[in-house]
Amino acid sequence: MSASPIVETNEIPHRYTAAYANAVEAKWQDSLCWPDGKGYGFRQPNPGEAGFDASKPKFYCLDMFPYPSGAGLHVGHPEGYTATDIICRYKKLKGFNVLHPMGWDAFGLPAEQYAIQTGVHPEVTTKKAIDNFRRQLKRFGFMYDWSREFATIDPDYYKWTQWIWLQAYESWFDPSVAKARPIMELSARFAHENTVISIGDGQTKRWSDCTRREQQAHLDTFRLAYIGEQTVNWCPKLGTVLANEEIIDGRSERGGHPVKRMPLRQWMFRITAYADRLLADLALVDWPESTRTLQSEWIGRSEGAEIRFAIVDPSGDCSESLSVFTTRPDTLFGATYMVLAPEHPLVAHAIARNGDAKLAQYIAWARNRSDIDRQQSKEKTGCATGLFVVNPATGARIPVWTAEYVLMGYGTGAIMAVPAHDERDFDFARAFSLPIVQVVEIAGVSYTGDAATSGEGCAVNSANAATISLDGLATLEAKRVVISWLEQMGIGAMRVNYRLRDWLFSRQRYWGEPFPIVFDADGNHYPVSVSSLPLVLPPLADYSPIESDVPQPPLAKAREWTHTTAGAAGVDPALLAANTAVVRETNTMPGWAGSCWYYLRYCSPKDSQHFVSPEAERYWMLSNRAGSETTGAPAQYDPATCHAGGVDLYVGGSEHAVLHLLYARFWHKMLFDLGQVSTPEPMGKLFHQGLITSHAFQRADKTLVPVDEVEERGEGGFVEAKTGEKVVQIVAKMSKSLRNVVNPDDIIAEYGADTFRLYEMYMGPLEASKPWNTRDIVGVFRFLQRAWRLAVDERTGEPLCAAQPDAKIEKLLHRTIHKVAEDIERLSLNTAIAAMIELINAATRPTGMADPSQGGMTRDQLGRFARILWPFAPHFADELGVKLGLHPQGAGGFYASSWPSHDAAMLVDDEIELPVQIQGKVKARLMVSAKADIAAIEEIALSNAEVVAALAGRPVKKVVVVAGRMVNIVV
RNA sequence: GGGCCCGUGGCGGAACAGGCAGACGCAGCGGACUUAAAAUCCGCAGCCGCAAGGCAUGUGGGUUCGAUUCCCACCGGGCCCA
Repeated sequence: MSASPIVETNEIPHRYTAAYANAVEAKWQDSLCWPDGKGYGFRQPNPGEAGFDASKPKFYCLDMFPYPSGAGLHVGHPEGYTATDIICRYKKLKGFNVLHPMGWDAFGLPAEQYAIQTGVHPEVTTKKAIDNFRRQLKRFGFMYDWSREFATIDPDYYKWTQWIWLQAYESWFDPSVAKARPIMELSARFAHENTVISIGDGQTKRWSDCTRREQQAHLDTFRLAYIGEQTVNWCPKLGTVLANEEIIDGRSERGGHPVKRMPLRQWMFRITAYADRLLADLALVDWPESTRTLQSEWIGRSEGAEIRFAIVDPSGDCSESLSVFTTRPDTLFGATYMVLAPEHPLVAHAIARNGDAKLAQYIAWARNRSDIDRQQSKEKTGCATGLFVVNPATGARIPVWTAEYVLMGYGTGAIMAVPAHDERDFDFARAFSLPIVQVVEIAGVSYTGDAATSGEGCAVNSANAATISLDGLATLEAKRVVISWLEQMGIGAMRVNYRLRDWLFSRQRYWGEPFPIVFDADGNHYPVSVSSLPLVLPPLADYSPIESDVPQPPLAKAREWTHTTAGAAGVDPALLAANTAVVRETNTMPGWAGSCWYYLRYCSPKDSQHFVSPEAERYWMLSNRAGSETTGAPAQYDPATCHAGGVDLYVGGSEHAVLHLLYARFWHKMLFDLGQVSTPEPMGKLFHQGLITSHAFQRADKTLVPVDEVEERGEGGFVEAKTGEKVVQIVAKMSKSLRNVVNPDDIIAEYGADTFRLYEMYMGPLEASKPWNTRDIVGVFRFLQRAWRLAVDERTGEPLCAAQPDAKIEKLLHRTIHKVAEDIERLSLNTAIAAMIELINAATRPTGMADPSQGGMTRDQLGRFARILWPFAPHFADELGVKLGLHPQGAGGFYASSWPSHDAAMLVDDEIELPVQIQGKVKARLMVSAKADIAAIEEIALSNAEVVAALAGRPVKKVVVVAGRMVNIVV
């Protein structure tokens, strides 16, 4: 009889169709709702809680915090999430306690913009977006511990964001031990030693003689979170500061309104204090090399010298020397002029002194140009200041210029220009006819005077009669000599400079964490005490920015909130009397704040006493260096045995390679210094998933055509439907305008979540950027259908198991188990899936087979297959488990199961096929015993008839035998 | 301009430590089953060639018995810095 009589689809009720998959998935997902109906998913207990198994090793796996946009998930989100879900399920089967949480980075601009337009509180729109994201994520069947979910906008969470900020506010960086310490210790020391401190304008005072405000101002120069002045791009019309990228030609990108560059007092983080540690500790983490390089370039450590140039004829109140930082102090003899940033205070002095209208005009123009424009500008602009300094090496009187290409933010905001050996200085010198003197001879590069020569070489023209000669010295040695000479002369010293600037932490926005700080009438600031946290964001009637020349954040509108008393605000009465009138800080924290420490909160999200419970933090964050394979957390961090970083695997896009990851590392190091966390680094291992792109079409003139305006003609040719013009298929980012955005909900409806998961993982390597191709999905869907048909009778739903294991299938199963495990460990999920497809293809029963119980796999074999498939397609595997009678419906499926073992003996063959090459080209294949030694293989190969024929009597010069691999005969 | 990464069939990709290039999937072709189709199953399939054979991992060199893999130069694409 035939196994497949002709039947209508509805007569095959147990075929794995999209509808069947969706029904199965819904059933398993519903079964994971908690009895109280308030939650969903698997719970991973903490140490000390019921159900916690201390004998197991731990694995903390984290996805980057999503920002829940109103548009919902796109296909890029589940790529990383599916990968981590697979690893976590695998680790779970391997016997780990697995922490895999999810939550929401929910403060931010889009909700605020929407609120401005509609007046709807951002909390309302944000929560709606969160609900939608959560619904979509659940539909993928991700094994998150939803009991740990939180959002950055939850007052219970941002209470601790505010608390951490206060920790930084109350701390300083002690360079003698290179770590943060409480600022109380510093003020106690000043009081005890009655230190002489600078109170500005060159005046000094003893600590005890200082006013409270003077003392505080001095302490502020040490705080890790401090109030400082920084030039910002203020757009009065939009009522907000703008990032450099948001400004085009001095006007806002949005609306084209004028933008003023102005100094603004705002909260900063002294991240530069940690520059060295942030750089050095990159060596301790298992991160992509490219990301570590990016961070180290961002920090931008450079060694050089600070040199002070005496100002000729200094006028009254301006300082007597001009300091510069240079990485090439060896070229001092070639410094023929100086250049100041337009914002440099000396420039203002020069204007005040000389009343130079041209200079004033130049400054006014330059300071409104963005740093990016100023650097990119091809045409050199500048203006002489009328000041002169003395080059201490040559004794020459050299002019001081100002030019936009020098930035106030780098070094001292002033440079010594060495036009012979710096391209920009050279162009500038040419443009303004300034002298150019060669001082370095570079081997193999002749100096002609027509262009700058840069690089290391040998010093020339670098001697003065009296005190110093560098002539003939190699650059490195010349630097050393000149620095020691500078030190001797008291006009300079070796210095390390960083590109990294302090972190501007204030935003003139509404939808962010309020700063727990108030100001008295004199402008002194006072912290809100911890017991009064969280400082809750007040609702506003109108969220629009305040149009003003003086920056005023939207929170300034909440007058009854901002104007309060010290007591009502919760300021410690010991600091300020309770009835004192105070004004709250109206800036809010930037979007980065909440994502700087969320990985810590997941360890104990409900703790009301601590930002993270110490025991939970130690358990999940601290591990021995080999990984987390050892059970139980070490008692404390020991650099000799412990891993520097906490989270065992952190997966997210490389767009966060610098800022988010640098900021989080900085906060973590502060908390580590203050004894609040037990590891020096937050993320031990980092992985960036690639971008999922899409297709678009390109006309001959390189313009793009949306996907739905193109038709396929003939074999692989595409034409634009409207015009018939030939277009080519290219890879492009998904975008609304190209109409190539894929919505995961649609794909799931058509194939089910398990197929979606498999497809995204099967597309290619996780780290690669790869194009979505809906047409290819059917491949993995067919794989699941074939596996289902192999194990389940499609008409009856009964299991279809072979009575006896087939030896070849058993061997292949062992190999597949081994390969899938190995591939998951190295995040090669596409090849793991390919291996499972091969297994199922090998075991598939031809339709025509008379007895359906023949061939295929036994119940035991199918059970093992189901368990290795479970991480990838959990609903399918769990349902298969029910069919096979391995577990009842709804009891968590394979969650509490284990990874199947494999027999190492099954991985090797007795006899192997060996290719024989002659001159590197395969001419024959032999079957030889796997144990055959090299001499035996050589003999077999040379006596093989095919080989002899191919040699055609030519004498053999050499035979290369690689045991188990190949033979190469050289003639 | 500098730095880093990537170029493999019609397409996505595999080859993990220098050793059989193209696993697995899509698309394609042939066959079985079917009145027919779909579905399924069995095959074929880098290119040129009837074949023997030759050519093939962006291009050109180099190292090596042997190179997709290592080195150099160039071309093309991407990311970052300037």
